[in-house]
Amino acid sequence: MGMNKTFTQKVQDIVRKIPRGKTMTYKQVATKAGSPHAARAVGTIMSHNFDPSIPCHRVIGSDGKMHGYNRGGVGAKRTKLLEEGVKL
DNA sequence: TAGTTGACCGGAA
DNA sequence: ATTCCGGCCAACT
Repeated sequence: MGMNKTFTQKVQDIVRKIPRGKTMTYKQVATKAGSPHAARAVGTIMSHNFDPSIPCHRVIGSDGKMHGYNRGGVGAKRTKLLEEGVKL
């Protein structure tokens, strides 16, 4: 009865659970999804996400910087995080 | 099926 | 502090 989830599905589930006011790096998400070396792939998946229930704006680079946001650009992403009380 | 691209990352220059 | 490079993986052509 293995609920075989694809890497993409796992990533989406993980990001969906990131609480307001908190962030995760692409690397952390990849590791939690079972592929520690797939940070880049996580970025690819996030870039394709347009589902509002998946807070992809809470996923940032491991250097603490932001790379992109398909819904308003990095400017909007930064604003959203500040609004949630995230320290940048 | 094979080759290219990109919202990554860590180390090196 | 910034730029560059190789490696990794999913999506796309």
